[in-house]
Amino acid sequence: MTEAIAADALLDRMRHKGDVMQRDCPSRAILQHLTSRWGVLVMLALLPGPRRFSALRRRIGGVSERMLAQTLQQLEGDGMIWRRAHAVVPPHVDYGLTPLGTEAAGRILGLAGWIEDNLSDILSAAQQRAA
Amino acid sequence: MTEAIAADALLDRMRHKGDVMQRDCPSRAILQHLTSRWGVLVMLALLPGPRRFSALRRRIGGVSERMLAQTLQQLEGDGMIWRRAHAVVPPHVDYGLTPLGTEAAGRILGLAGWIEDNLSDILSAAQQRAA
DNA sequence: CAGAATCCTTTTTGATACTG
DNA sequence: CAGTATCAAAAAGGATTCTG
Repeated sequence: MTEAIAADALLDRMRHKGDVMQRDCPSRAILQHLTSRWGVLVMLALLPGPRRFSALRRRIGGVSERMLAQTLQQLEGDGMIWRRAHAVVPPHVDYGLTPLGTEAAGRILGLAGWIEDNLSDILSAAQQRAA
Repeated sequence: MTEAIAADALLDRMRHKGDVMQRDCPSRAILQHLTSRWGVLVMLALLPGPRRFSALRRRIGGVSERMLAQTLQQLEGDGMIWRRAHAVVPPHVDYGLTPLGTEAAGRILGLAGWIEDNLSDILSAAQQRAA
């Protein structure tokens, strides 16, 4: 485990502060938005670069227009993504990660990527248990 | 950004596979459990070491018994945590991270820790936008 | 095209009470 | 203590329609 040192440091800090564990800590709300069902996928989808609304919708399997719009607004409100609307007809709007959002997306990718990399291990561990 | 290289590698792989983006990919389900409202907090709460049910309940502000039990079962089903029940009265049950769960929790801590570390930046960015 | 608005269905969640 | 059962409330999600 290469990130053991970093984890320990963070862990130590959390042991003393433990903000997220408090029900009304603002960090929990941010975490919540970022880890929401579609929030995670939106962040990942934007990592390669800015995308248009419809491109995001195609890329993220299963999102409805409603949920995508809602999620984008929420993340924009948190300062994780920006939105740029071109005043043309038909409308053209694209979204991208802010510097802050890029950092967050990196961490999300850290988790999502790990899952994908270890999917077979995870699934077999889960299956063993089911037996 | 120190993890730029790792992120690029993962990103590249995702660009070609992009499993999570597919609505029926099993990795999305795992991700979903891990990033669920209480799942994240349970994983973080177990990172320092095994804990009893009631200890977890106290530590995680706002969970109901029901949600905690449900979340624990789900994560246990995914092979992320183990459960050990001592046959005594009154009952004594504790939970801990499996090796797999420990790795996952590390990634989650990566995100949660980043949020806590940058909370003031995040909140001010969000506020600016609201103005 | 990018959404806002509306309506309706499905999940999730929280209290509360009950049990081994 | 560590849950399960039940019920009611709330939130999330989906489908459809409409507009600049």
